[in-house]
Amino acid sequence: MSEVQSVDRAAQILQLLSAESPLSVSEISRRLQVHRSTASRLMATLEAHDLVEQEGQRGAYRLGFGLLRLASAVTARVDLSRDAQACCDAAAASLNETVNVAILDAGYAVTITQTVGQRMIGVARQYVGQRAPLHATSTGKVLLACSPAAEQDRVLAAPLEAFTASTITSPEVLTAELAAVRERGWASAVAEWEEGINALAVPVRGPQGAVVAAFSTTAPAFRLPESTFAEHVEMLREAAGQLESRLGYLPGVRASGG
Amino acid sequence: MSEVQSVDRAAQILQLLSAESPLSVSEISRRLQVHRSTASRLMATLEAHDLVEQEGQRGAYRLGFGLLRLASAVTARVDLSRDAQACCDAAAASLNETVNVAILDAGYAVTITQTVGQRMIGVARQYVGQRAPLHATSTGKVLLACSPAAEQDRVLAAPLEAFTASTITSPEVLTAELAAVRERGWASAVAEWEEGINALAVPVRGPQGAVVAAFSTTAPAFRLPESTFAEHVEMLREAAGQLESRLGYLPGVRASGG
DNA sequence: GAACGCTGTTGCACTATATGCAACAGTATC
DNA sequence: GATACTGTTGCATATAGTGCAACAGCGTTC
Repeated sequence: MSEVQSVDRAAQILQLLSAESPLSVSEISRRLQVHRSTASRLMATLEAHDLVEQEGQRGAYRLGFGLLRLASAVTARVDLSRDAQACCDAAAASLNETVNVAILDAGYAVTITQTVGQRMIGVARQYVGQRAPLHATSTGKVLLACSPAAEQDRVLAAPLEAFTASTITSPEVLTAELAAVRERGWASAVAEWEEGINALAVPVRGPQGAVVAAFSTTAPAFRLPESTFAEHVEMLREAAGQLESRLGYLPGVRASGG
Repeated sequence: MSEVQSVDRAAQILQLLSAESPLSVSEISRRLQVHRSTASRLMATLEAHDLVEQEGQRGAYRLGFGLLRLASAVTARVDLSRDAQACCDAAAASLNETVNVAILDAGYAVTITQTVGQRMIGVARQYVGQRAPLHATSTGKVLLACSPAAEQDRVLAAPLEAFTASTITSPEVLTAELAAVRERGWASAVAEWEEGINALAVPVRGPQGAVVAAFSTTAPAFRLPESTFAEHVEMLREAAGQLESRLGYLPGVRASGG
């Protein structure tokens, strides 16, 4: 149980509305299992802070623009998000699939920018802000492979959760996989985090040459079979190179892996 | 006073952290005027929902990536935000000033995308998610001038708040100003919302030719004097045209004003 | 190394707030 | 007109939220 129940409920309301919008006060009271008057007061407080807003006169509620203000403060903190978005847009146009940039944060791969491929508009999963497991995603494998040995040991020592039948759950297998990632300079996830979804990722280096992000593409397995990995990797490398040049990275200086 | 005090406090914490980051539990307790244990519990609940996160072991707190997830749901709802960001980036590069795209929402001009000009990085005011008054901003004047007469009458009937000595507060003067905006196809705000800050805006039309957004540039008055308005308007029209073509608007079809 | 100041956390008791209830007005459907 | 559902609000009550005290930890100063 959370520390402050009413704040917990308010946060749950925001999560409900991000998944499904709009929702009525009554529907929210049913899902939170509280009285309609409780839901109404929670919504009124969130609305006062612009975190939700009411469509029209009678219900229903949706998320408010105040969240954009708060989120802007988050992306402002991540230096590369501004450049990354532009490069995602360009890469999504050339790859014609969903493209993401993720950073390593508190033991997870966190997507900070995403451009949905034309074929996936309206149906693509939202990854921005999502904490993805390092062992089961292409971006996670890239970020982990290029991390200090201590970080890698920490992940390998923890239980490796299975998300699908294909998820790597053996520390030995993961160790070999990370070595292969370093060797060839890219990572793949073949239905390892989500059934039927494949992904490829390459590293993005910062001004000093350290890996600061991973650049990836995601698609249904039938559109991203292993036979096409090489060509997609080349496109990803080109896109990542665009971002790296914006970040001030000079290729050939202390390059490792690919 | 808000309806649910502890939710109100939690929302205030998020606002404090968006303005200044990171902040310690003790500092937050001082600013909210609550006990340190209260602040600690509020932070713990926000942290459980990824709305804040702790840097390192000992304080301090900053906003969390969970806000990006929520904000993504907001921008996903605003159809034109994806295209608008790319056009803002391009326009900011050519204008070399801050550029914004705003939509009309609940009687306000709400900025949905912003690219900060190179000269303003680090110091520019954050407009994204901000509700700007229609009578005192360039985007607001564009959006209001191109609104149905009923919406214009509603704004003109309400008290026109003065934000600076230059703000238009007379309904007659504002009516004439809106007619001029429609006539020439652009609006200006000369230190009307913020002292020393000038702004210019042009309309952005959707597929059916209706005005769906305003495209603006903002700069200190000395860099955007009235003598340079004409050239800046041309650049804005070009940028807005880029966005309009992405949105499917064909110039010459039912064009009104400029 | 000791003293001091500040930090964040947590168990506990108390009280102030959050809650549910009841009632109301409004809307949509049959 | 009857019915069902909606969102809001005054009020009383129960519970959660709060402050207090104590603790452990960290950084600074002497």
